[in-house]
Amino acid sequence: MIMSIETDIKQKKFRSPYQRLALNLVYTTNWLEYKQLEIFKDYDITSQQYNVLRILRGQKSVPIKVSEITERMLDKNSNTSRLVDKLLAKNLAERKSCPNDRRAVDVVITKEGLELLEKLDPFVEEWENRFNIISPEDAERISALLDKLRESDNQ
Amino acid sequence: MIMSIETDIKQKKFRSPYQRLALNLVYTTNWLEYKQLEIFKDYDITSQQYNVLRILRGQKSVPIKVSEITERMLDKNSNTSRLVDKLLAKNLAERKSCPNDRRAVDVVITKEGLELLEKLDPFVEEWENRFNIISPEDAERISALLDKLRESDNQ
DNA sequence: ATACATTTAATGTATAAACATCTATTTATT
DNA sequence: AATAAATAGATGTTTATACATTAAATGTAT
Repeated sequence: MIMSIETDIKQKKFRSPYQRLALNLVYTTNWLEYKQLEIFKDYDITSQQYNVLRILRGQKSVPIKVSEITERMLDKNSNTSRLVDKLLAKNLAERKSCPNDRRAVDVVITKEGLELLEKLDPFVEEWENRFNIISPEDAERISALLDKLRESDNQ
Repeated sequence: MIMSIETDIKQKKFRSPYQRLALNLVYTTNWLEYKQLEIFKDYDITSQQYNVLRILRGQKSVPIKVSEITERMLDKNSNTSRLVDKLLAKNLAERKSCPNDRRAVDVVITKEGLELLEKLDPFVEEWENRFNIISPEDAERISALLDKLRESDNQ
């Protein structure tokens, strides 16, 4: 039995399909992030820290600057410097001084960081499998529409 | 020129259309919420506080209990008690004792609260107009898919 | 009626987010 | 070369969030 956004936030009707979609996007994404949080909290990291770790793993041990991490973050407003601090304290990442620019700081993932991600992988995959009820074509179409939605910013 | 999620988070490729959609949902919703924040900060309220005010206005001066507000919130984890505190401090809402259940607290929006919402209405409408680039049918279809996505929780 | 459990909202506390400011280094200008 | 501007990242501070606990009122079972 499908619980529509109407029943979930107990709002009987919406002004338009657009208002319905707007609220549904915020509500569903909150819900998705909460589900992620439930996975991560057993391993004592936050979604933001996980996001940084994923970016570091994607680098395959090629160092990446703090500013470049920020550019790749899903939440551009997050304080990457402090996030890296947290990862450092847990031995999940390492700071290296950047020889060609002494302002910059290079970051790499540690063995412990990689191991943590490997432990998390099956849970995150399971989380992602929720999306399988959507056809791949629909998934691509929605992605394209979301891209288009953000387009209104760059002109 | 459309900036795809690939360029926005500088990730060249995704494991599947589902991973792409998952990241796009989080990224786009963050972006949408940030745009909202920019509206609200000029009027010194947060998205959460705005959400409560909208719920209160929807009641049309019929008192609503704190627990009922929580049920209608987009973010169910928010501390409604403290949010109402903030609205109270700014004279945007009022607390009333609930005669038939002395544990409960009834909340109503004030004249000042209604006036603030009226001032915000055109900006929020403008924010919502971003969605007009999507056809109403597509908007409804995406909403239905998001509903379906959350379905996996209740069985 | 009493004891126990549940509900409702408030509060305490630790952590994180938002935003501005600061320091060191690099780049650009004159 | 000397000065000004820009950039990278760290830090300070205020506010919000997450989560647990508390206090009072109500519901339920014996």
